[in-house]
Amino acid sequence: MKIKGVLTIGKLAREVDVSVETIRYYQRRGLIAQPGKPKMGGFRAYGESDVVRMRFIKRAQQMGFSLAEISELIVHMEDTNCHAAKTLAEAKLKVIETQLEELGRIQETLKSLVVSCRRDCPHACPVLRKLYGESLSLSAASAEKSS
Amino acid sequence: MKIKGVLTIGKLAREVDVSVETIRYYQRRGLIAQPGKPKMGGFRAYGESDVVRMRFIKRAQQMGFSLAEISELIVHMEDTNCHAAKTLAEAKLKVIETQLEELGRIQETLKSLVVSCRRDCPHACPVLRKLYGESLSLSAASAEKSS
DNA sequence: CTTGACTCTGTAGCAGAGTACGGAGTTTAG
DNA sequence: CTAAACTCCGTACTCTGCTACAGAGTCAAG
Repeated sequence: MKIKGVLTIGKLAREVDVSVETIRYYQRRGLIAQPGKPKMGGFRAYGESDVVRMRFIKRAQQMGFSLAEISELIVHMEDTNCHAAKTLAEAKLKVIETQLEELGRIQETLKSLVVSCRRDCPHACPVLRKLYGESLSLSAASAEKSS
Repeated sequence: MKIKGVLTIGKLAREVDVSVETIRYYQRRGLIAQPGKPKMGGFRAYGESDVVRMRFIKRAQQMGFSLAEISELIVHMEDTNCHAAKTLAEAKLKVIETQLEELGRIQETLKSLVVSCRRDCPHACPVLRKLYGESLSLSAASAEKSS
């Protein structure tokens, strides 16, 4: 049990593998609470719940949620009904799926670019030529614009 | 025959579907040249090559290249050997492939989150619970950190 | 010839997610 | 006890890719 119930901000940072500045930044954004300053000197004390909250934020970020969206999630954390959270997750899933499709197309195009340059191309690299000229799966229809 | 050999910046912008400001921004970044100001009054004149260059930039952006990388590509455009361009394209392809993998994993996780919330969940939404707690495909092994 | 649309130029701002820094005060290891 | 390491706090800066604006000049239609 590494976490002894009381952490300084630096230890919390190390525990969850972010910088101290990032934690303060999240505090400024209201994503995590700033512990009260102990009346009798010393540093602000963080605990288990802060670790959990930070991990929640990191996990949600990995899922593609922005900090603004994570705020939303946090707001709805106490809801007796989880409609809001589900809606957010569904929306995010759709975004991710769209991105997957786009990236897949880009991947195909890039692959074709790279293989078109198998050997040393003495002049005018096909990679650049293909990015430069028309065609290339993307815009196969904008070729002839003669003046 | 839209392109008549001479365009103003506004017409170029419309032709390639970006804003005038974007073109100027690219000029500032050195991605496209700024035509000389005609000695005898008038506006700077753009031509076919600017249209081509702008389309190149847009296409490269769609492929996931940043403006900095596109500068690189442009620098190597005159190379007699296209090693540099190919290397850039390969690197980008790798990045895209990594992103595809990551997004795929995220998609799976999000899907499982969403379906876990099929019905109205009276208290404590499973979506949030799962983002909150450990496990969940991502970090199934970070639970027990005994000191 | 006037009016409205456009261009030119420089500078400033936005969004998102931090990062950096300066000058305190505090804590802790040696 | 002292020096290093850390915290606190506010403000300012970074990066990327634009976008906005002000105050000129210029051009084209009616």
